[in-house]
Amino acid sequence: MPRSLVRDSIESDPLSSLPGYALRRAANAMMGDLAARLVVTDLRVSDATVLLLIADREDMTSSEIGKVLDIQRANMVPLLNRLETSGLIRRRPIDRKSQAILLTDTGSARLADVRRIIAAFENDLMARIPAPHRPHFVPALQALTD
Amino acid sequence: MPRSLVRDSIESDPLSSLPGYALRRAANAMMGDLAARLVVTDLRVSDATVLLLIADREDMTSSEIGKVLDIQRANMVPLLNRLETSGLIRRRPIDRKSQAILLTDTGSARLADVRRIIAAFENDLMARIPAPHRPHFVPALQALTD
DNA sequence: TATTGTTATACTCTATAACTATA
DNA sequence: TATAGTTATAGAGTATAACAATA
Repeated sequence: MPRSLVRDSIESDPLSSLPGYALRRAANAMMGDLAARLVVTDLRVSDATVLLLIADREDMTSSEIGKVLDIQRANMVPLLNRLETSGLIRRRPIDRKSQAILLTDTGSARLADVRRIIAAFENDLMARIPAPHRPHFVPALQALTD
Repeated sequence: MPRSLVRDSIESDPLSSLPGYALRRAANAMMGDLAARLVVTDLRVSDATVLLLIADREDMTSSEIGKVLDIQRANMVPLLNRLETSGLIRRRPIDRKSQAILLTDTGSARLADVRRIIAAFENDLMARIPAPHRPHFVPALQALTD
């Protein structure tokens, strides 16, 4: 790499070599991309994530979904209400306190679209990473999340 | 890796092997960590980033800072007002339209604290990544940001 | 004409505290 | 006592449109 290119990249963004900063920038860029791709499904990234999580399950409560996805109980309420209003999920009582969150048929159909979009997104994402770095990417990220 | 561990990790978070999801989770966790470390400086992550960027420069305008950091012009206004009110930056007219954003002495002193905290943060972050993955981390992220 | 700085506004995401009802 | 679901609310971050003044 020519010295001038190093200088240019340093001058255009002197923080880009900081791991935390690079991580934030990459995540923002990729989530912006994903959100744009999901517009056609009328779903937000968190919505799509919930649908993916409850697929093929009939036993997850709102609290459990929140624990897995790092979304607080209180913030699950508007999210699930939105999905229920859209007819994508329904609630089935487990006891008089808890409810299972289930996909409706409409939800399953929408999930099929989501799966296609996510697959293309994940594929494009990995394709942007130079091959030698690729196998290290997800393991490194997982190590940061615990 | 024993099959039971694979099953456990899949059951506890079946999405963790998706690169985009892993990226989002890692970035959220790390930025939460950094924000907590910066509490003692009374700065937000974006505030600290701006201070780092304008250090040793006397020529950056609000618009230019925003372009580098991916913060829109309109959103720079409250950010810089906050830093100015705290006495960390000041504005020097370049012409009758543009102003350079400069660190004050107070800002330089605060930046020294920020640098120490960021250095420890970046160090701890990289330390959490297993050594074989470590050199691939920042290059992979940079490839995603363009 | 394009750009700088700004105002106003709205939406999303996230965080906390508190309440009710039930396990 | 602890947990599930909820309400209300506030703080951040982000996005758009529009405006005046100046390059």
